[in-house]
Amino acid sequence: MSRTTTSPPDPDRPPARPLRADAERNRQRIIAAAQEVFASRGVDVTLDDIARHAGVGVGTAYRRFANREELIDAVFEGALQHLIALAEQALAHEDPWEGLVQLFLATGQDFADDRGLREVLLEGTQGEARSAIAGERLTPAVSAVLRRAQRAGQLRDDIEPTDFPLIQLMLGAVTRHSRNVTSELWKRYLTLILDGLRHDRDHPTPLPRPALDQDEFEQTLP
Amino acid sequence: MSRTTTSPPDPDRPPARPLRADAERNRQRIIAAAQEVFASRGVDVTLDDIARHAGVGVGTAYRRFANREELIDAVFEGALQHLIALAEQALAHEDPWEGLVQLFLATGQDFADDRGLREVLLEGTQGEARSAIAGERLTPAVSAVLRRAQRAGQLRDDIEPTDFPLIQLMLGAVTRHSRNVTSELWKRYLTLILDGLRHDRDHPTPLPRPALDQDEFEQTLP
DNA sequence: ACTAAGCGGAGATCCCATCTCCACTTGATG
DNA sequence: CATCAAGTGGAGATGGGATCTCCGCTTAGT
Repeated sequence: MSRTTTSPPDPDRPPARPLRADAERNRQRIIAAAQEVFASRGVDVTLDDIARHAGVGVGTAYRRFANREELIDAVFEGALQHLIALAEQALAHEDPWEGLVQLFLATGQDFADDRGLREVLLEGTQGEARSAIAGERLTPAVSAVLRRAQRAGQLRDDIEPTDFPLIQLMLGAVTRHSRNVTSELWKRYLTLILDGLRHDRDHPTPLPRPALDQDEFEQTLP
Repeated sequence: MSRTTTSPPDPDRPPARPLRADAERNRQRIIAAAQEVFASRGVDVTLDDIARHAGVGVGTAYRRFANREELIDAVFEGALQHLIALAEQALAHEDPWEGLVQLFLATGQDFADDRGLREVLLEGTQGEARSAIAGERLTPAVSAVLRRAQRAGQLRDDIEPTDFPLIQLMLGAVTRHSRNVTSELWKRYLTLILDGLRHDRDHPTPLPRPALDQDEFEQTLP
């Protein structure tokens, strides 16, 4: 990671004078547009699409962001910080298990709302190094939440930190597949998985949203 | 579905004389090659790739299969029948719960081994109608296995037939993401989910293969 | 009012998958 | 064995779609 919103010192290229006011305004518009387009259609959209959505010419987009990578970094830095904040909030919850559930729910919601975020942080589609770095920044906070719930005897002991992103990946697969029909279906499977994660339980926790019926299931396909 | 290996009566087109021996041999070679290529690289490969892998010219491939759809049908009919057979075997298992576990494991293995099968039957990527039809043929057998385990009080009551493919979809996401590093990781999450599916349990079932460590996790990304 | 910075977007350039075409080879048949 | 319809290979035509450039025009800044 480098090249975030505020450019780091870069010895070889000229001092980079500040942008003209309108240019800076356009830059922000492009980032905002990219955020929206990535969220709904994934990071694999053309810069032309983003430019059109931002109401600027393609040339402008290419002048500001030589490649899509820079744009992706600029867009997802905020989302990553939000995820870290969620983990810290979870740790502050008085009940360790409830905090963990909160974390799964809130993080899951972020991923459910943003296809680009899933692709970049979970699926690693073309995300390469980025997801690794994001993972490194997230792991400490997430680990703390998990370990606390384990120490409280609520979370099974054989869960490891890397299970967290993989569970989110599974939930993301449900979302990707069903978002057009029922946007909440992933919560059903999260409830199921949480019942698997508890250290012990007498009876199943009721599942939300009684599954897809056969017709709905077929609608998820195209 | 139509146009499987043995072509059904098709009133409008000429009686379709039998292929010459070498042509028929090539046809089979192409199907076999497609099976392998779909399994390892997904159905979204070019006919050129398949032809090369089969050791025939592109022209030959296009002469036999006007579009990739026909080829996909020819290739996956067998896999679908295998899945149905698995469900029937599961139903024959003496213990309903063990039968269910068998079904999840055996089906999961089929999907883990064949990326094309996942794409066509689970992800519905370009699979459109095909997955719906496959679903219709699979649902009865799967439902029977689920209901039997529910009647035995072993499977929680709020599970529905459509949960089955969605759970497989989740496991498929794990496989897709981790196959290069650990091909068995999906079983870990299946165990976890099965612990969520049990009607009641005192303690967690030990999870196989102690998760990815951080290094391995990072390797799953590219 | 002047000028450097920025803009738009048509179109040049690339890349890649699909599919055709025809000179050549081969299996079937008498 | 001779004949020829059936089949073959694979170079290249076609089309589509993404990336990125270029330059005449507009605008912010002083």
